[in-house]
Amino acid sequence: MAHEAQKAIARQSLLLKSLPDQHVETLLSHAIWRQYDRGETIFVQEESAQAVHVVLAGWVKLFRMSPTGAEAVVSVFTRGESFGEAVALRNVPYPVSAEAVSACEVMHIPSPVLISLMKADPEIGISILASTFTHLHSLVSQLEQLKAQTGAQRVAEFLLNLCDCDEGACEVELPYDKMLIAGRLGMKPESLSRAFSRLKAVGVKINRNHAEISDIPLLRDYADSDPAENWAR
Amino acid sequence: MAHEAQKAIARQSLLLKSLPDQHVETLLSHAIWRQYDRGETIFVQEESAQAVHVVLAGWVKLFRMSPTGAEAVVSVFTRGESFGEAVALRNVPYPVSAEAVSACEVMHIPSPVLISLMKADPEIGISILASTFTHLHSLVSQLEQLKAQTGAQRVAEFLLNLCDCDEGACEVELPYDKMLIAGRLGMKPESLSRAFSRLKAVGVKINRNHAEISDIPLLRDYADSDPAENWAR
DNA sequence: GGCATCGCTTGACTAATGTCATGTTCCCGG
DNA sequence: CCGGGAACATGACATTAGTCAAGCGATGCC
Repeated sequence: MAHEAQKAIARQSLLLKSLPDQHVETLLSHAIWRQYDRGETIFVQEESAQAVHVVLAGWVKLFRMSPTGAEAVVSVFTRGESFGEAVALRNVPYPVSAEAVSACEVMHIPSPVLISLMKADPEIGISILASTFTHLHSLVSQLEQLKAQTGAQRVAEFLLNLCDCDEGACEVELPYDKMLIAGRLGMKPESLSRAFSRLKAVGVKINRNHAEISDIPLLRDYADSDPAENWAR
Repeated sequence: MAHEAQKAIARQSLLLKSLPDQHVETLLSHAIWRQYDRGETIFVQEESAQAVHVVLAGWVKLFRMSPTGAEAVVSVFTRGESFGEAVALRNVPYPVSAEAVSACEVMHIPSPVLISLMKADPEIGISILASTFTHLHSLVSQLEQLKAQTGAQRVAEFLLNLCDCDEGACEVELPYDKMLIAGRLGMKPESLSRAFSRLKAVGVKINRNHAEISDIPLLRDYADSDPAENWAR
């Protein structure tokens, strides 16, 4: 069953952290705890939703397959993030598939448990809306970026999101492999490679899965600039 | 105040249609009814949300301005559709701006009304999640299309969504002007024009805001085909 | 009626991205 | 330590979309 360490992570998740302890304990005690290997499927598109999922460790991607077999990555989640809220509560089919992209641990809260608790306390509904809103917001941002930025600019944003600080220099680790980063940013691995090359001009060095940013404000400017402007190479 | 005809439309909206009559009446009686001219702003990004909005007539667009001034259209709503649910219930800033793209009528349900009703009946929460899920789903589809289809294919999908039937031929009216369609599909008006030209090869004729589709399954095939495949021009 | 405006189309050109092919590096297992 | 496969990088080329500029046509205003 669940270790205390896992429960601690679950308690800090956006979904649960603002709920009263009592409800949290109820949910934790009814949850299903599972491990997945890299590449393992968590659920597939069109399958009917029966639980809300909370990632405790590792990385999970949500994606959609187009009729031609092209894969579009919708989001990537890690420790403390949850997904499937809006779907699980309505017993409708998942609009996406979910797959473990690294070995990972996921907690599943069966929908009936959540629904009965929600009927008892409407505050739960607000909490679920909070998570759902976060997802909406993230999708809107992605949409904006895809429509208004070049590939290299999206990569720049991605790197900036990995930084803690907002000035000076910074070193970060790429959280998952470049193929997935490319998918997440809506481009091919080749294009990602080239985008990284371009970013050299604005002080970004990539080595393996390690990135050095020499000037964060400069990179910010680049990411938010008009694509037409010229940035010395 | 509100005419009966407007109330009837509101009652059929996704947000309200599955609620008990009693609740619907409460919400309708507390709602604010407003008219907007073409181009008028309904709310702006970062403004704090105080109501859920239901479109009764006309068209409303939600969009985001990037720092450089580029506009990304996130969605376009019309009669019977609602927006702002997840935001209004949490008192957070809107992630997007809203503007009337034609003369239109919008009903605003103040968040406190909705919240107090939600506390009284958790079923309201489920109904709100239903609307929110619809938006999530639509954003996911848009993302998939942007990532996996060419401009012309997205236009094809757009036309197919306007058709009622799924076989034979069909004639439809373009619901709003081409500049907005282009924005909604993530392209420039010039590109939309050219996309329409290409679609001639798969039996689409555009005249003003009137579109003729001679072979719906053919257009479907085109929309879902691999961009690399060749379609005689 | 005439003129200005705006939405839309078209052409020529450029920038960005995908595709295909090739080569390198790294990691893992024998 | 070696070999094979996967991830990644790079070059050459095709396709797609954005940019800039010109022109058409309907609408509306004076």
